Amino acid sequence: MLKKERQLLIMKQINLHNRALSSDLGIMLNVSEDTIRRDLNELSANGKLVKVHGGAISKSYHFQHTDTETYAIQEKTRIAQKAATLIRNHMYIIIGGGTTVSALIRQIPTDIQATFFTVSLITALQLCKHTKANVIFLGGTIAKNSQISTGGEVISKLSEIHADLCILGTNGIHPEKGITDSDLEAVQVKKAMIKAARETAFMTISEKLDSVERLKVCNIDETDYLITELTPDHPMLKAYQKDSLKVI
Amino acid sequence: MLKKERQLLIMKQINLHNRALSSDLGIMLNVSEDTIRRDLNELSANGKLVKVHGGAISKSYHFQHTDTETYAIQEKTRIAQKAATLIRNHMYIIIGGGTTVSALIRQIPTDIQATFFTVSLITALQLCKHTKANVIFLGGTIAKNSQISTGGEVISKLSEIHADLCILGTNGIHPEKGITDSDLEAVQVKKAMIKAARETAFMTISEKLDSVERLKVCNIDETDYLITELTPDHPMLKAYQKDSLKVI
DNA sequence: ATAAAACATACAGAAACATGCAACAATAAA
DNA sequence: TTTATTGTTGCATGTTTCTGTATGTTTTAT
Repeated sequence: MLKKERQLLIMKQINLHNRALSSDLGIMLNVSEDTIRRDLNELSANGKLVKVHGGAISKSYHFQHTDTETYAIQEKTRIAQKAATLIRNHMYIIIGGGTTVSALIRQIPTDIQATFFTVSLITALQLCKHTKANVIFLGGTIAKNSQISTGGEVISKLSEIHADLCILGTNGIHPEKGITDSDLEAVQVKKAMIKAARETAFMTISEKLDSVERLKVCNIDETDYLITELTPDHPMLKAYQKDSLKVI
Repeated sequence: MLKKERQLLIMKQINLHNRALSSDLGIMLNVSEDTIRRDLNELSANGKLVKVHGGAISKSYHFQHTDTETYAIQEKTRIAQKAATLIRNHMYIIIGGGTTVSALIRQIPTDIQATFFTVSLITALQLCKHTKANVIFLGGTIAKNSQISTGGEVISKLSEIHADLCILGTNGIHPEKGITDSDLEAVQVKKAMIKAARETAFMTISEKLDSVERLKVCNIDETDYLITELTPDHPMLKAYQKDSLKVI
């Protein structure tokens, strides 16, 4: 049996069943498991499959999120770096959706041992890379535009959760008008998310500061952290500097 | 024996069997392995075959399985076209995940007015394109590899649903051993999905017919439709032709 | 917390490899 | 015909690749 031939058979197995165990492949191809492991490493290095503990899975099963076209990606990455410091092992975290949250997840170490609750399909998919994390999706009716789950089901499930931290992106934020949004369903879910966590962190690019949308999510004094790409002492953030709010 | 003649015989072997060992060729053509090696290098340089350690393989064989993204895409599209005819407006449909289901969703008209229940993040995302559809995601703990939600929560939610149709892809299917899979959590969810629907349709590429995985999902007679890329009267499908099962 | 499985690494023998060289044959030029 | 040239082949050589095993570590599951 040629090595290449063996690797083609492994690929066929992966493509057919989406997954394969090293032990099974070893028996099937009549070689040692170490040889299979070497093959899998090689195929993985060539991007033909994704290696996992015990075997390999199909690459098409793996979702990769491209960040190239994200608006203000540099600012959002800066925000994400700061926000990531709030997340520590063994925490229970409620996390939202959107491009800023997406940037945040990329900054979270992939070996984090935390429990994440989310209603965002994209967020959940991204968190699949974090092998040691516990990812819980709160089901419900999927809102097509925002790709998040909504409805009474979600709200009631959230009411049963007592998380350490809730991290959300924002659409509008204003010193007096508070956090605002334009999507009714999203607002209802966000309210429930905030209520379900001990502390809440909002991330926003400075461009959104002092802007107001139609629907209110919560007041500024109901939030605990505000994270922007600016340094905390920046003049634009002065109006948000209150005792109850930590500007990062 | 002329060199040219020998190389033609080598090519014949490669085209016939997709592979050949240097040692075999040496014995067969009664020349030293070094000569064979020189021939293979020459043929490889001319792009007639792909030289590998120990021999050579056919060029077509070489590229056939490297394209992981689109494995058997034609077959799967054909299956999807047939499966899509089962889906009609106002139906309640439980739908799984995987590449075949993904192909199916692409064949479903985007203005379908049906209600879809799913546990697959990718499936839910894809269904967001169907503006008039009602997409319900059944939440739970997300299994990292398969990117579906699992756990008691999902099972219990499914038990409350009475859908018209359940559509799933398969990993293993066998006339006696039934539908089988390799992932325990996925199996539990699939069982519940089948139970929650009046009828069940399984999609599979013919390559998977008669294959068996470790864990059983259900018997063949518990399913209502079997959809492959073959015509229903194909010999490979004979063993699956039972009164209770419509082969499409 | 513990045991089992999977893992990475290093090593060794075997097989396959490239290279240079000599022998030989076929061909071309003298 | 003889000689020179070229091409092919087998063999000796040292090198590389492949694979199984042994070792200790990491990861997973219980």
